Amino acid sequence: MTQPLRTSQTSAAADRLHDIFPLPAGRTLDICLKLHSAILEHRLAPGIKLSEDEVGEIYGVSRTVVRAALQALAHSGMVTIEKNRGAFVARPTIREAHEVFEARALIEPRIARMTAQAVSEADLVRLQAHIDAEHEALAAGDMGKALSLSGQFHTEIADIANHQILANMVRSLISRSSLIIALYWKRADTACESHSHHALLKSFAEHNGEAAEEIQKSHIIDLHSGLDLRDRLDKTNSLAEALT
Amino acid sequence: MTQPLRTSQTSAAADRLHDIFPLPAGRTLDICLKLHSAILEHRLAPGIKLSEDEVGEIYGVSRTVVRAALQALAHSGMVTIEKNRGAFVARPTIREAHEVFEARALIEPRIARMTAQAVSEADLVRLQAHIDAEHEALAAGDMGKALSLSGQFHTEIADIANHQILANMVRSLISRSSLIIALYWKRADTACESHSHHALLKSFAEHNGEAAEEIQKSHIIDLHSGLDLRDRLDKTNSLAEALT
DNA sequence: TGGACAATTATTGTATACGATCTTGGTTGC
DNA sequence: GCAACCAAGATCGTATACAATAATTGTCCA
Repeated sequence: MTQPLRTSQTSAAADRLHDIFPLPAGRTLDICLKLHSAILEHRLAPGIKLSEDEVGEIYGVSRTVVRAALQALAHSGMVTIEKNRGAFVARPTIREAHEVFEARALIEPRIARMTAQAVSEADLVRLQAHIDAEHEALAAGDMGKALSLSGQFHTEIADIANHQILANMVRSLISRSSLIIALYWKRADTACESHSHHALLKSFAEHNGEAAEEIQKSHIIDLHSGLDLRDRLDKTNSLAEALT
Repeated sequence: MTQPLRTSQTSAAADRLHDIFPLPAGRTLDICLKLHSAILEHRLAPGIKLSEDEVGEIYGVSRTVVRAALQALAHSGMVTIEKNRGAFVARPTIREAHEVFEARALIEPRIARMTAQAVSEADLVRLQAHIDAEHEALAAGDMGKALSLSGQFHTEIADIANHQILANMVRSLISRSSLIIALYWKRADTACESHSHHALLKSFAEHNGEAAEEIQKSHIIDLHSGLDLRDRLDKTNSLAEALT
Protein backbone atom coordinates (compact mmCIF):
# COMPACT_ATOMS: atom_id res chain seq x y z
CA MET A 1 0.00 0.00 0.00
CA THR A 2 1.12 3.57 -0.47
CA GLN A 3 2.33 5.38 2.57
CA PRO A 4 -0.61 7.38 3.91
CA LEU A 5 0.06 10.70 5.54
CA ARG A 6 1.05 10.13 9.11
CA THR A 7 1.48 12.97 11.53
CA SER A 8 3.47 11.38 14.31
CA GLN A 9 6.27 9.01 15.17
CA THR A 10 7.38 5.97 13.25
CA SER A 11 4.80 4.90 10.75
CA ALA A 12 5.49 1.20 11.25
CA ALA A 13 4.56 1.26 14.89
CA ALA A 14 1.69 3.66 14.31
CA ASP A 15 0.17 1.53 11.60
CA ARG A 16 0.02 -1.45 13.90
CA LEU A 17 -1.63 0.65 16.55
CA HIS A 18 -4.68 0.95 14.36
CA ASP A 19 -5.57 -2.53 15.38
CA ILE A 20 -6.05 -1.57 18.99
CA PHE A 21 -8.53 1.16 18.18
CA PRO A 22 -11.28 -0.15 15.90
CA LEU A 23 -11.98 3.32 14.61
CA PRO A 24 -12.29 4.24 10.95
CA ALA A 25 -9.25 6.38 10.20
CA GLY A 26 -9.97 10.02 10.88
CA ARG A 27 -9.48 12.77 13.37
CA THR A 28 -10.67 10.60 16.22
CA LEU A 29 -7.95 8.07 15.55
CA ASP A 30 -5.37 10.83 15.28
CA ILE A 31 -6.24 12.16 18.72
CA CYS A 32 -6.21 8.63 20.05
CA LEU A 33 -2.72 7.96 18.77
CA LYS A 34 -1.40 11.30 19.94
CA LEU A 35 -2.70 10.84 23.45
CA HIS A 36 -1.57 7.24 23.39
CA SER A 37 2.02 8.04 22.52
CA ALA A 38 2.03 10.98 24.93
CA ILE A 39 1.08 8.60 27.72
CA LEU A 40 3.54 5.93 26.61
CA GLU A 41 6.35 8.44 26.55
CA HIS A 42 5.46 9.49 30.07
CA ARG A 43 4.68 13.00 28.94
CA LEU A 44 1.27 12.65 30.53
CA ALA A 45 1.57 11.35 34.05
CA PRO A 46 -0.93 8.93 35.56
CA GLY A 47 -3.82 10.73 37.22
CA ILE A 48 -3.72 13.82 35.06
CA LYS A 49 -7.10 15.09 34.06
CA LEU A 50 -7.92 15.10 30.37
CA SER A 51 -10.57 17.78 30.02
CA GLU A 52 -12.61 17.48 26.88
CA ASP A 53 -12.60 21.20 26.20
CA GLU A 54 -8.89 21.46 26.86
CA VAL A 55 -7.87 18.57 24.65
CA GLY A 56 -10.26 19.71 21.98
CA GLU A 57 -8.81 23.18 21.93
CA ILE A 58 -5.24 21.90 21.84
CA TYR A 59 -5.85 19.77 18.79
CA GLY A 60 -8.40 22.06 17.20
CA VAL A 61 -11.30 19.65 17.18
CA SER A 62 -14.70 19.52 18.75
CA ARG A 63 -15.54 17.80 22.01
CA THR A 64 -17.39 15.15 20.05
CA VAL A 65 -14.25 13.70 18.58
CA VAL A 66 -12.29 14.10 21.80
CA ARG A 67 -14.99 12.18 23.64
CA ALA A 68 -14.79 9.32 21.19
CA ALA A 69 -11.01 9.24 21.50
CA LEU A 70 -11.15 9.23 25.29
CA GLN A 71 -13.66 6.40 25.30
CA ALA A 72 -11.44 4.42 22.99
CA LEU A 73 -8.50 4.97 25.29
CA ALA A 74 -10.64 4.05 28.26
CA HIS A 75 -11.40 0.74 26.64
CA SER A 76 -7.72 -0.02 26.20
CA GLY A 77 -7.19 0.74 29.87
CA MET A 78 -5.06 3.84 29.43
CA VAL A 79 -7.73 6.24 30.66
CA THR A 80 -10.44 6.06 33.27
CA ILE A 81 -13.72 7.89 32.85
CA GLU A 82 -15.84 8.88 35.83
CA LYS A 83 -19.43 9.91 35.38
CA ASN A 84 -19.90 13.65 35.38
CA ARG A 85 -16.29 14.07 36.44
CA GLY A 86 -14.30 13.51 33.35
CA ALA A 87 -11.42 11.46 31.98
CA PHE A 88 -8.07 10.91 33.64
CA VAL A 89 -4.89 9.15 32.69
CA ALA A 90 -5.24 5.79 34.42
CA ARG A 91 -3.51 5.09 37.71
CA PRO A 92 -3.18 1.32 37.82
CA THR A 93 -3.53 -0.04 41.33
CA ILE A 94 -0.97 -2.39 42.80
CA ARG A 95 -3.34 -5.22 42.20
CA GLU A 96 -3.75 -4.29 38.54
CA ALA A 97 0.00 -4.07 38.24
CA HIS A 98 0.35 -7.63 39.46
CA GLU A 99 -2.42 -8.79 37.17
CA VAL A 100 -0.90 -7.13 34.12
CA PHE A 101 2.44 -8.81 34.59
CA GLU A 102 0.85 -12.14 35.44
CA ALA A 103 -1.10 -11.92 32.21
CA ARG A 104 2.04 -11.01 30.31
CA ALA A 105 3.86 -13.94 31.87
CA LEU A 106 1.12 -16.16 30.56
CA ILE A 107 0.74 -14.80 27.05
CA GLU A 108 4.09 -13.48 25.94
CA PRO A 109 6.11 -16.68 26.35
CA ARG A 110 3.64 -18.42 24.08
CA ILE A 111 3.94 -15.57 21.62
CA ALA A 112 7.71 -15.86 21.75
CA ARG A 113 7.48 -19.52 20.83
CA MET A 114 5.32 -18.70 17.85
CA THR A 115 7.65 -15.91 16.84
CA ALA A 116 10.64 -18.23 16.85
CA GLN A 117 8.84 -20.32 14.27
CA ALA A 118 7.54 -17.51 12.08
CA VAL A 119 10.46 -15.10 12.19
CA SER A 120 12.11 -14.09 8.92
CA GLU A 121 15.54 -12.69 8.19
CA ALA A 122 14.10 -9.21 7.70
CA ASP A 123 12.38 -9.49 11.06
CA LEU A 124 15.64 -10.41 12.75
CA VAL A 125 17.36 -7.41 11.24
CA ARG A 126 14.60 -5.12 12.40
CA LEU A 127 14.65 -6.53 15.91
CA GLN A 128 18.42 -6.15 16.09
CA ALA A 129 18.10 -2.53 15.03
CA HIS A 130 15.59 -2.10 17.78
CA ILE A 131 17.97 -3.48 20.36
CA ASP A 132 20.70 -1.19 19.10
CA ALA A 133 18.42 1.81 19.43
CA GLU A 134 17.64 0.69 22.94
CA HIS A 135 21.31 0.48 23.84
CA GLU A 136 21.86 3.84 22.31
CA ALA A 137 19.12 5.51 24.30
CA LEU A 138 20.40 3.84 27.42
CA ALA A 139 23.93 5.06 26.76
CA ALA A 140 22.59 8.55 26.23
CA GLY A 141 20.88 8.34 29.61
CA ASP A 142 17.46 8.77 28.08
CA MET A 143 15.68 6.36 30.38
CA GLY A 144 12.20 7.26 29.20
CA LYS A 145 13.02 6.51 25.60
CA ALA A 146 14.79 3.31 26.52
CA LEU A 147 11.75 2.04 28.39
CA SER A 148 9.47 3.05 25.54
CA LEU A 149 11.66 1.20 23.05
CA SER A 150 11.78 -1.77 25.36
CA GLY A 151 8.00 -1.96 25.23
CA GLN A 152 7.94 -1.59 21.47
CA PHE A 153 10.33 -4.50 21.22
CA HIS A 154 7.73 -6.72 22.83
CA THR A 155 4.97 -5.50 20.55
CA GLU A 156 7.12 -6.11 17.49
CA ILE A 157 7.64 -9.67 18.60
CA ALA A 158 3.91 -10.06 18.98
CA ASP A 159 3.36 -8.74 15.47
CA ILE A 160 5.78 -11.25 13.99
CA ALA A 161 3.99 -14.13 15.68
CA ASN A 162 1.14 -13.52 13.24
CA HIS A 163 -1.65 -13.93 15.76
CA GLN A 164 -3.73 -10.78 15.80
CA ILE A 165 -5.81 -11.46 18.85
CA LEU A 166 -2.92 -12.38 21.12
CA ALA A 167 -0.89 -9.55 19.64
CA ASN A 168 -3.57 -7.04 20.51
CA MET A 169 -3.77 -8.40 24.02
CA VAL A 170 -0.03 -8.00 24.36
CA ARG A 171 -0.18 -4.49 23.00
CA SER A 172 -2.82 -3.52 25.50
CA LEU A 173 -0.88 -5.09 28.35
CA ILE A 174 2.31 -3.33 27.36
CA SER A 175 0.58 0.02 27.18
CA ARG A 176 -0.62 -0.50 30.69
CA SER A 177 2.83 -1.67 31.71
CA SER A 178 4.11 1.74 30.71
CA LEU A 179 1.78 3.37 33.21
CA ILE A 180 2.72 0.84 35.86
CA ILE A 181 6.39 1.47 35.33
CA ALA A 182 5.80 5.19 35.58
CA LEU A 183 4.22 4.63 38.98
CA TYR A 184 6.10 1.74 40.49
CA TRP A 185 9.49 1.30 38.88
CA LYS A 186 12.22 0.95 41.47
CA ARG A 187 15.23 -0.57 39.75
CA ALA A 188 17.93 1.82 38.67
CA ASP A 189 19.69 -0.40 36.17
CA THR A 190 17.90 -1.69 33.13
CA ALA A 191 20.99 -3.37 31.75
CA CYS A 192 19.69 -6.84 32.45
CA GLU A 193 16.76 -6.06 30.20
CA SER A 194 18.89 -5.51 27.17
CA HIS A 195 20.61 -8.76 27.91
CA SER A 196 17.29 -10.59 27.95
CA HIS A 197 16.30 -9.05 24.68
CA HIS A 198 19.55 -10.11 23.12
CA ALA A 199 19.18 -13.68 24.33
CA LEU A 200 15.65 -13.70 23.02
CA LEU A 201 16.79 -12.56 19.60
CA LYS A 202 19.41 -15.29 19.56
CA SER A 203 16.79 -17.94 20.22
CA PHE A 204 14.70 -16.48 17.41
CA ALA A 205 17.62 -16.69 15.02
CA GLU A 206 18.00 -20.35 15.90
CA HIS A 207 14.24 -20.89 15.55
CA ASN A 208 14.37 -22.41 18.99
CA GLY A 209 10.81 -22.01 20.25
CA GLU A 210 11.38 -23.80 23.53
CA ALA A 211 14.25 -21.53 24.46
CA ALA A 212 12.42 -18.40 23.34
CA GLU A 213 9.44 -19.31 25.50
CA GLU A 214 11.59 -19.91 28.54
CA ILE A 215 13.65 -16.78 28.09
CA GLN A 216 10.62 -14.61 27.65
CA LYS A 217 8.97 -16.07 30.71
CA SER A 218 12.01 -15.36 32.85
CA HIS A 219 12.24 -11.90 31.37
CA ILE A 220 8.67 -10.99 32.26
CA ILE A 221 9.04 -12.34 35.76
CA ASP A 222 12.19 -10.31 36.09
CA LEU A 223 10.40 -7.17 34.98
CA HIS A 224 7.65 -7.88 37.47
CA SER A 225 10.17 -8.20 40.27
CA GLY A 226 11.66 -4.88 39.23
CA LEU A 227 8.56 -3.07 40.48
CA ASP A 228 8.09 -1.70 43.94
CA LEU A 229 4.61 -2.95 44.69
CA ARG A 230 4.63 -2.58 48.44
CA ASP A 231 1.46 -1.30 49.97
CA ARG A 232 2.43 2.29 50.42
CA LEU A 233 -0.41 4.80 50.33
CA ASP A 234 -1.89 3.68 47.12
CA LYS A 235 -4.84 5.96 46.69
CA THR A 236 -2.78 9.07 47.29
CA ASN A 237 -3.78 12.05 45.28
CA SER A 238 -1.20 14.16 43.57
CA LEU A 239 -1.43 16.36 46.65
CA ALA A 240 0.23 13.90 49.00
CA GLU A 241 3.20 13.32 46.77
CA ALA A 242 3.64 17.04 46.32
CA LEU A 243 4.01 17.45 50.08
CA THR A 244 6.57 14.73 50.73
CA MET B 1 -24.75 -2.78 47.79
CA THR B 2 -28.40 -2.15 47.12
CA GLN B 3 -29.81 -3.58 43.96
CA PRO B 4 -29.74 -0.80 41.39
CA LEU B 5 -32.45 -0.69 38.79
CA ARG B 6 -31.57 -3.06 36.05
CA THR B 7 -33.67 -3.26 32.97
CA SER B 8 -32.65 -6.57 31.51
CA GLN B 9 -31.74 -10.15 32.26
CA THR B 10 -30.06 -11.48 35.37
CA SER B 11 -28.46 -8.78 37.42
CA ALA B 12 -25.50 -10.94 38.42
CA ALA B 13 -24.33 -11.48 34.88
CA ALA B 14 -25.19 -7.94 33.87
CA ASP B 15 -23.25 -6.41 36.74
CA ARG B 16 -20.12 -8.22 35.71
CA LEU B 17 -20.57 -7.05 32.18
CA HIS B 18 -19.91 -3.50 33.30
CA ASP B 19 -16.27 -4.38 33.44
CA ILE B 20 -16.07 -4.96 29.74
CA PHE B 21 -17.45 -1.55 28.88
CA PRO B 22 -15.55 1.16 30.73
CA LEU B 23 -18.50 3.48 30.51
CA PRO B 24 -19.99 5.44 33.38
CA ALA B 25 -23.41 3.92 34.00
CA GLY B 26 -26.03 5.62 31.88
CA ARG B 27 -28.07 5.28 28.76
CA THR B 28 -25.02 4.45 26.71
CA LEU B 29 -24.23 1.47 28.90
CA ASP B 30 -27.86 0.34 28.73
CA ILE B 31 -27.82 0.30 24.96
CA CYS B 32 -24.50 -1.49 25.03
CA LEU B 33 -25.80 -4.24 27.27
CA LYS B 34 -29.02 -4.60 25.32
CA LEU B 35 -27.24 -4.97 22.01
CA HIS B 36 -24.66 -7.19 23.63
CA SER B 37 -27.19 -9.66 24.97
CA ALA B 38 -29.16 -9.51 21.75
CA ILE B 39 -26.07 -10.59 19.87
CA LEU B 40 -25.14 -13.23 22.42
CA GLU B 41 -28.61 -14.72 22.24
CA HIS B 42 -28.29 -14.88 18.48
CA ARG B 43 -31.22 -12.54 18.05
CA LEU B 44 -29.00 -10.33 15.94
CA ALA B 45 -27.22 -12.35 13.30
CA PRO B 46 -23.64 -11.64 12.22
CA GLY B 47 -23.52 -9.12 9.39
CA ILE B 48 -26.73 -7.32 10.25
CA LYS B 49 -26.51 -3.59 9.88
CA LEU B 50 -26.96 -1.50 12.99
CA SER B 51 -28.10 1.86 11.69
CA GLU B 52 -27.59 4.67 14.13
CA ASP B 53 -30.93 6.26 13.39
CA GLU B 54 -32.73 2.95 13.58
CA VAL B 55 -31.24 1.84 16.88
CA GLY B 56 -31.71 5.31 18.29
CA GLU B 57 -35.37 5.36 17.43
CA ILE B 58 -35.94 1.87 18.83
CA TYR B 59 -34.53 2.76 22.22
CA GLY B 60 -35.68 6.36 22.18
CA VAL B 61 -32.26 7.97 22.39
CA SER B 62 -30.21 10.24 20.20
CA ARG B 63 -27.64 9.12 17.69
CA THR B 64 -24.93 10.46 19.99
CA VAL B 65 -25.48 7.80 22.59
CA VAL B 66 -26.01 5.08 20.01
CA ARG B 67 -22.71 5.98 18.43
CA ALA B 68 -20.91 5.70 21.73
CA ALA B 69 -22.50 2.33 22.36
CA LEU B 70 -21.58 1.03 18.93
CA GLN B 71 -18.01 2.16 19.35
CA ALA B 72 -17.81 0.42 22.69
CA LEU B 73 -19.13 -2.76 21.12
CA ALA B 74 -16.62 -2.36 18.33
CA HIS B 75 -13.83 -2.33 20.90
CA SER B 76 -15.01 -5.60 22.33
CA GLY B 77 -15.05 -7.10 18.85
CA MET B 78 -18.79 -7.65 18.62
CA VAL B 79 -19.33 -4.96 16.01
CA THR B 80 -17.35 -3.68 13.09
CA ILE B 81 -17.53 -0.06 12.00
CA GLU B 82 -16.78 0.99 8.46
CA LYS B 83 -16.11 4.60 7.65
CA ASN B 84 -19.10 6.36 6.15
CA ARG B 85 -20.88 3.04 5.88
CA GLY B 86 -22.00 2.27 9.37
CA ALA B 87 -21.87 -0.41 12.02
CA PHE B 88 -22.55 -4.11 11.54
CA VAL B 89 -22.69 -7.11 13.80
CA ALA B 90 -19.26 -8.63 13.40
CA ARG B 91 -18.65 -11.57 11.06
CA PRO B 92 -15.55 -13.25 12.42
CA THR B 93 -13.40 -14.71 9.69
CA ILE B 94 -12.22 -18.28 9.80
CA ARG B 95 -8.84 -17.05 10.82
CA GLU B 96 -10.28 -15.03 13.67
CA ALA B 97 -12.25 -18.06 14.74
CA HIS B 98 -9.07 -20.09 15.01
CA GLU B 99 -7.33 -17.32 16.87
CA VAL B 100 -10.15 -16.89 19.35
CA PHE B 101 -10.13 -20.54 20.31
CA GLU B 102 -6.35 -20.67 20.39
CA ALA B 103 -6.38 -17.75 22.78
CA ARG B 104 -9.04 -19.43 24.87
CA ALA B 105 -6.99 -22.62 24.94
CA LEU B 106 -4.12 -20.61 26.31
CA ILE B 107 -5.92 -18.50 28.90
CA GLU B 108 -8.85 -20.50 30.19
CA PRO B 109 -6.92 -23.52 31.45
CA ARG B 110 -4.80 -21.22 33.56
CA ILE B 111 -7.96 -19.54 34.80
CA ALA B 112 -9.39 -22.93 35.68
CA ARG B 113 -6.35 -23.72 37.77
CA MET B 114 -6.76 -20.49 39.69
CA THR B 115 -10.46 -21.12 40.12
CA ALA B 116 -9.82 -24.53 41.63
CA GLN B 117 -7.79 -22.81 44.30
CA ALA B 118 -10.10 -19.87 44.95
CA VAL B 119 -13.50 -21.55 44.64
CA SER B 120 -15.86 -21.43 47.62
CA GLU B 121 -18.80 -23.64 48.57
CA ALA B 122 -21.23 -20.97 47.41
CA ASP B 123 -19.45 -20.81 44.08
CA LEU B 124 -19.74 -24.56 43.64
CA VAL B 125 -23.46 -24.43 44.32
CA ARG B 126 -23.90 -21.64 41.81
CA LEU B 127 -21.91 -23.45 39.17
CA GLN B 128 -23.91 -26.63 39.73
CA ALA B 129 -27.13 -24.68 39.31
CA HIS B 130 -25.72 -23.36 36.09
CA ILE B 131 -25.01 -26.84 34.82
CA ASP B 132 -28.52 -27.92 35.76
CA ALA B 133 -30.00 -25.03 33.83
CA GLU B 134 -27.84 -26.01 30.89
CA HIS B 135 -29.11 -29.59 31.02
CA GLU B 136 -32.63 -28.30 31.30
CA ALA B 137 -32.35 -26.08 28.26
CA LEU B 138 -30.76 -28.91 26.36
CA ALA B 139 -33.56 -31.29 27.32
CA ALA B 140 -36.08 -28.70 26.22
CA GLY B 141 -34.33 -28.54 22.87
CA ASP B 142 -33.55 -24.86 23.28
CA MET B 143 -30.14 -25.01 21.66
CA GLY B 144 -29.62 -21.27 21.58
CA LYS B 145 -30.17 -20.91 25.30
CA ALA B 146 -27.99 -23.91 26.03
CA LEU B 147 -25.11 -22.41 24.11
CA SER B 148 -25.60 -19.06 25.79
CA LEU B 149 -25.57 -20.69 29.21
CA SER B 150 -22.53 -22.69 28.22
CA GLY B 151 -20.70 -19.45 27.55
CA GLN B 152 -21.85 -17.91 30.80
CA PHE B 153 -20.48 -20.92 32.63
CA HIS B 154 -17.02 -20.06 31.38
CA THR B 155 -17.33 -16.42 32.37
CA GLU B 156 -18.51 -17.38 35.84
CA ILE B 157 -15.42 -19.51 36.26
CA ALA B 158 -13.30 -16.57 35.21
CA ASP B 159 -14.99 -14.35 37.77
CA ILE B 160 -14.28 -16.81 40.56
CA ALA B 161 -10.59 -16.91 39.67
CA ASN B 162 -10.37 -13.37 41.01
CA HIS B 163 -8.18 -12.05 38.23
CA GLN B 164 -9.92 -9.12 36.58
CA ILE B 165 -7.67 -8.71 33.59
CA LEU B 166 -7.69 -12.33 32.55
CA ALA B 167 -11.41 -12.51 33.32
CA ASN B 168 -12.12 -9.62 30.99
CA MET B 169 -10.05 -11.22 28.28
CA VAL B 170 -12.05 -14.39 28.67
CA ARG B 171 -15.31 -12.50 28.60
CA SER B 172 -14.34 -10.81 25.38
CA LEU B 173 -13.24 -14.08 23.82
CA ILE B 174 -16.45 -15.82 24.82
CA SER B 175 -18.56 -13.06 23.36
CA ARG B 176 -16.77 -13.51 20.09
CA SER B 177 -17.10 -17.25 20.40
CA SER B 178 -20.84 -16.76 20.36
CA LEU B 179 -20.60 -15.09 16.99
CA ILE B 180 -18.25 -17.77 15.75
CA ILE B 181 -20.61 -20.51 16.83
CA ALA B 182 -23.48 -18.75 15.13
CA LEU B 183 -21.50 -18.83 11.90
CA TYR B 184 -19.53 -22.04 11.99
CA TRP B 185 -21.07 -24.53 14.41
CA LYS B 186 -21.41 -27.93 12.83
CA ARG B 187 -21.86 -30.45 15.59
CA ALA B 188 -25.39 -31.52 16.37
CA ASP B 189 -24.81 -32.95 19.81
CA THR B 190 -23.57 -30.78 22.61
CA ALA B 191 -23.86 -33.53 25.19
CA CYS B 192 -20.13 -33.91 25.51
CA GLU B 193 -19.99 -30.31 26.55
CA SER B 194 -22.12 -30.83 29.58
CA HIS B 195 -19.94 -33.74 30.51
CA SER B 196 -16.85 -31.55 30.38
CA HIS B 197 -18.48 -28.96 32.54
CA HIS B 198 -19.41 -31.57 35.08
CA ALA B 199 -15.89 -32.95 35.20
CA LEU B 200 -14.57 -29.45 35.59
CA LEU B 201 -16.86 -28.77 38.51
CA LYS B 202 -15.71 -31.99 40.15
CA SER B 203 -12.09 -30.93 39.91
CA PHE B 204 -13.03 -27.58 41.42
CA ALA B 205 -14.75 -29.29 44.34
CA GLU B 206 -11.56 -31.25 44.95
CA HIS B 207 -9.46 -28.09 44.61
CA ASN B 208 -7.42 -29.99 42.08
CA GLY B 209 -5.87 -27.27 39.99
CA GLU B 210 -3.84 -29.58 37.79
CA ALA B 211 -6.89 -31.57 36.80
CA ALA B 212 -9.00 -28.46 36.24
CA GLU B 213 -6.36 -27.01 33.94
CA GLU B 214 -6.13 -30.20 31.92
CA ILE B 215 -9.88 -30.69 31.65
CA GLN B 216 -10.45 -27.12 30.57
CA LYS B 217 -7.74 -27.36 27.95
CA SER B 218 -9.25 -30.48 26.45
CA HIS B 219 -12.66 -28.90 26.60
CA ILE B 220 -11.63 -25.83 24.65
CA ILE B 221 -9.82 -27.91 22.06
CA ASP B 222 -12.94 -30.01 21.76
CA LEU B 223 -15.08 -26.92 21.21
CA HIS B 224 -12.63 -25.72 18.59
CA SER B 225 -12.89 -29.01 16.76
CA GLY B 226 -16.67 -28.72 16.82
CA LEU B 227 -16.50 -25.87 14.34
CA ASP B 228 -16.69 -26.20 10.61
CA LEU B 229 -13.85 -23.97 9.58
CA ARG B 230 -13.31 -25.21 6.07
CA ASP B 231 -12.56 -22.58 3.52
CA ARG B 232 -15.98 -22.20 2.01
CA LEU B 233 -16.70 -18.78 0.59
CA ASP B 234 -15.72 -16.81 3.58
CA LYS B 235 -16.39 -13.27 2.55
CA THR B 236 -19.84 -14.12 1.37
CA ASN B 237 -22.47 -11.52 1.92
CA SER B 238 -25.83 -12.51 3.21
CA LEU B 239 -26.69 -12.86 -0.45
CA ALA B 240 -24.80 -16.08 -1.07
CA GLU B 241 -26.27 -17.89 1.89
CA ALA B 242 -29.75 -16.76 0.90
CA LEU B 243 -29.31 -18.46 -2.47
CA THR B 244 -28.10 -21.85 -1.23
C1' DT C 1 -13.86 30.03 64.98
C1' DG C 2 -15.79 26.06 62.95
C1' DG C 3 -19.18 23.70 60.34
C1' DA C 4 -23.11 23.40 57.49
C1' DC C 5 -25.75 25.17 53.80
C1' DA C 6 -26.54 27.56 49.44
C1' DA C 7 -25.32 29.90 45.17
C1' DT C 8 -22.04 30.06 41.59
C1' DT C 9 -19.03 28.08 38.28
C1' DA C 10 -17.22 24.73 35.49
C1' DT C 11 -17.57 20.38 33.20
C1' DT C 12 -19.83 16.64 31.42
C1' DG C 13 -24.28 14.27 29.15
C1' DT C 14 -27.37 14.61 25.43
C1' DA C 15 -29.82 16.37 21.50
C1' DT C 16 -30.01 18.58 17.22
C1' DA C 17 -28.27 20.71 12.93
C1' DC C 18 -25.30 20.96 9.12
C1' DG C 19 -21.78 19.27 5.85
C1' DA C 20 -19.37 15.31 3.63
C1' DT C 21 -19.43 10.84 1.70
C1' DC C 22 -21.37 6.83 -0.16
C1' DT C 23 -25.14 4.29 -2.41
C1' DT C 24 -28.67 3.92 -5.80
C1' DG C 25 -31.53 4.74 -9.64
C1' DG C 26 -32.18 6.87 -13.86
C1' DT C 27 -30.61 8.97 -17.95
C1' DT C 28 -27.79 9.73 -21.85
C1' DG C 29 -24.51 8.72 -25.32
C1' DC C 30 -22.23 5.26 -27.96
C1' DG D 1 -28.43 -2.99 -25.60
C1' DC D 2 -24.68 -1.75 -22.75
C1' DA D 3 -21.81 1.09 -20.24
C1' DA D 4 -20.66 5.22 -18.19
C1' DC D 5 -22.06 9.19 -16.05
C1' DC D 6 -24.91 12.14 -13.20
C1' DA D 7 -28.20 13.34 -9.79
C1' DA D 8 -31.09 12.35 -5.80
C1' DG D 9 -31.51 10.15 -1.50
C1' DA D 10 -29.74 8.28 2.62
C1' DT D 11 -26.30 7.71 6.15
C1' DC D 12 -22.44 8.92 8.60
C1' DG D 13 -18.85 12.60 10.61
C1' DT D 14 -18.52 16.71 13.10
C1' DA D 15 -19.75 20.96 15.36
C1' DT D 16 -22.51 23.50 18.32
C1' DA D 17 -26.16 24.44 21.77
C1' DC D 18 -28.66 23.35 25.75
C1' DA D 19 -29.58 20.62 30.03
C1' DA D 20 -27.94 18.09 34.03
C1' DT D 21 -24.69 17.12 37.41
C1' DA D 22 -20.76 17.78 40.44
C1' DA D 23 -17.09 20.78 42.58
C1' DT D 24 -16.11 25.08 44.63
C1' DT D 25 -16.49 29.03 47.14
C1' DG D 26 -18.73 32.28 49.86
C1' DT D 27 -21.90 33.17 53.54
C1' DC D 28 -24.51 32.53 57.60
C1' DC D 29 -25.35 30.74 62.08
C1' DA D 30 -24.13 28.31 66.28
